[in-house]
Amino acid sequence: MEMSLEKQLDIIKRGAVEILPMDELVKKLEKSIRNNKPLKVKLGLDPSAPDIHLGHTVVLQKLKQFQDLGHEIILIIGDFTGRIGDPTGKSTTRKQLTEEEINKNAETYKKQIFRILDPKRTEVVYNSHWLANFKFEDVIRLAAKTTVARILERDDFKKRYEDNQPIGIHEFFYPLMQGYDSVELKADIELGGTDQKFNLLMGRNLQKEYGQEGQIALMMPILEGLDGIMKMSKSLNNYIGVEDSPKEMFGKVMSIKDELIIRYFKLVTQLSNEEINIMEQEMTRGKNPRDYKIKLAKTIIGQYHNASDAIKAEEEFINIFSKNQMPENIDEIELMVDGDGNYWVPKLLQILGLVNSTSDGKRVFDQSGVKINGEKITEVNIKVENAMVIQVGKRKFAKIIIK
RNA sequence: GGGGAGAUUCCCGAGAGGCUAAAGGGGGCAGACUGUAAAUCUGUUGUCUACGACUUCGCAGGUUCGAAUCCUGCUCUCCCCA
Repeated sequence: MEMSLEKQLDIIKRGAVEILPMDELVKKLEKSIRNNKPLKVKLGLDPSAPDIHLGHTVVLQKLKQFQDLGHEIILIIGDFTGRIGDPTGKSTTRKQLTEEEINKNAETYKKQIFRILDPKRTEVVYNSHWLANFKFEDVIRLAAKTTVARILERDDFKKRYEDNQPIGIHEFFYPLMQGYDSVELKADIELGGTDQKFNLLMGRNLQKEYGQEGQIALMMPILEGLDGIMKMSKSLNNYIGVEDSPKEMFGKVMSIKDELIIRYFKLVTQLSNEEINIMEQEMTRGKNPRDYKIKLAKTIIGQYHNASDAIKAEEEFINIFSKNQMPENIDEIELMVDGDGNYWVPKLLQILGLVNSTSDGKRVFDQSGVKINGEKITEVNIKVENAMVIQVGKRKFAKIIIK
């Protein structure tokens, strides 16, 4: 199981933005090989947003690699921090989660994470186990291990401070709590995105304060979302979830900007660097990026679903967007028809859930974005018929079932 | 404890008594085009029983024929001094 130092380093380094400090990682690995003792690799998870998306998988893939190298993987569910609520930015305090919600989220998390990691060899722990027992005295002792100036070095604190945005005192405790997790677990390595640098190093410092060997901080890049600018996140709605349907995944991948294709290949697939380089060269030589995007979509769907789903998704995509046909499976919506079955289209669209309001529906209609059975309509009042397919824009469909 | 500044629509940000459902940008949606739900261009972007009506500028009152704009109180945020 144990690979040579060189090989391990090769795998560990791949894709990582920064490893701090590198020489200590080498030492830890040497020791691990010598004593045949796996390293403890830690990753913290926030239980408030239980939908894992490709952005998270960048780090998870790395964790998987450690796992395959025979090291010990520990996932920390940050239920304690989640219970307190983290008011990031603005005045919108994040709602506090109940124990029940957290447990539910944690279960969802595990299910999704185990699409990547091996459940049998992954330890999952909750940080409330130790943090919930902290006395005020313990809190003070922990807080005394750092200074305000140091905390304000953290990027987002610094920005908010400079932009005159509010920062709650309790927010200062987040890095401390996360860092303490490392102390509790005696972690050897902690993974995170580059935005976690401060927190990871805080863990290292705290471990030393508590007389332990400091952990290694390994940072992976932050994946941009579908817009290509902001980081992928659920709240920005620019994400591809690992539980998205093949159809959704396909469409979403096709909507990324062409410039992002290679980066996605590198960060969220297991294709070799050689393969990726070849594609990059072919594109610069003028090959259609669309075809590589299709390959990317199929690769991703293959990872989270399977190859035949990927092919189906591709066919459907081509039918709808290239050939302008209707999809095979359209959501059927039951409609209680009163009287003669005549409807004002904006209202109908709203009832069917294709638009948010009748005003919205009117706008879409005015911009000739409504089709019935594939034909653009120009009449605002229509008579509904059973099995009629109403379409808004290119991708919203509903089949009416009259009750 | 004292003194200043501020809160505007999904977000950022103009507006300083009627011409304001509120400039501009971002985002969203639709259309055109296309090699893609890329890029580009155009339109649109409070709600409704829809050529009209109703509700929105932190919250609650008040002045006025008329308030996002003026007054009072409250809530929240930031800065400076101590």
